[in-house]
Amino acid sequence: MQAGANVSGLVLAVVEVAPLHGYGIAREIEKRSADALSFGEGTLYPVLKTLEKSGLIEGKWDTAVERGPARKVYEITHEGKMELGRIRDAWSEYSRSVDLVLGQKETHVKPRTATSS
Amino acid sequence: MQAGANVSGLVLAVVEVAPLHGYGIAREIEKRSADALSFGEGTLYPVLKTLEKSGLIEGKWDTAVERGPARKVYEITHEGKMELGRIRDAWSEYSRSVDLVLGQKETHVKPRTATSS
DNA sequence: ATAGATACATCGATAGTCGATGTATAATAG
DNA sequence: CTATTATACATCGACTATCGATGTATCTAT
Repeated sequence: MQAGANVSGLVLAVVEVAPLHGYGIAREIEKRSADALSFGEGTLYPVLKTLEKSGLIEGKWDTAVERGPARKVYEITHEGKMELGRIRDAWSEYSRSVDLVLGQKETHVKPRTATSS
Repeated sequence: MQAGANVSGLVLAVVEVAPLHGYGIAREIEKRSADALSFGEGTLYPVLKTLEKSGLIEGKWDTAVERGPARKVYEITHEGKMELGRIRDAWSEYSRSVDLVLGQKETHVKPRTATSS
């Protein structure tokens, strides 16, 4: 079956734009998805380790941080960009296929009643 | 995070159209998705059991079958239809959200020019 | 006979995610 | 001065979904 984008893809997509630290990556994903996508730190940090071990991102401790706890900033590698491309393609096909089977009729627009607002 | 459609949703969507037996459901999903979605029988049959135990589908042995091995035909229940609706909605939002995060190649917010419209 | 499609089912392994817990720093509230 | 909240890292056990292999059985075609 091999599902969709998973957390790895989302992380790669975020760090593709600019290097960022773990906590910030999680916040950015929530922000971009209007809080529809979020996950705990028990998911995030293991994923970051795996991605780094696979050579898709590179992390280094931010020495310039003055306020608050230390940050580890992750940068996407060339390999990571290639992989992100594959993930985007796979997601695209998967998403389209699920729509086909699920019969994703256009999400019926809720008729707006004249109440309130 | 709670991902997208999963096998349960696909199965429900197929039996929503017409009652069908397990093996046929698997073939139908492959057909509808042009072979992009498929899964082994080690996934299929446990899912059918779970769906039945949850009251979302109802299975009975096909007595009218004359050729080949016995078939167990599954029909969607009222509960199943309701659940399928929720699954479609959830998939719709999930899919849209992943697109937002993943497809973020250009993040540039368009500066609003004073001349628009 | 043998292979392949149909059709059911179970079992152990694995991978992805969740929830809880722990450490530490800094700012703000009481 | 203490408690709480936000930031920021990390690990651990548990659970669930899915995969791959295996098994039984029927029927058709070679």
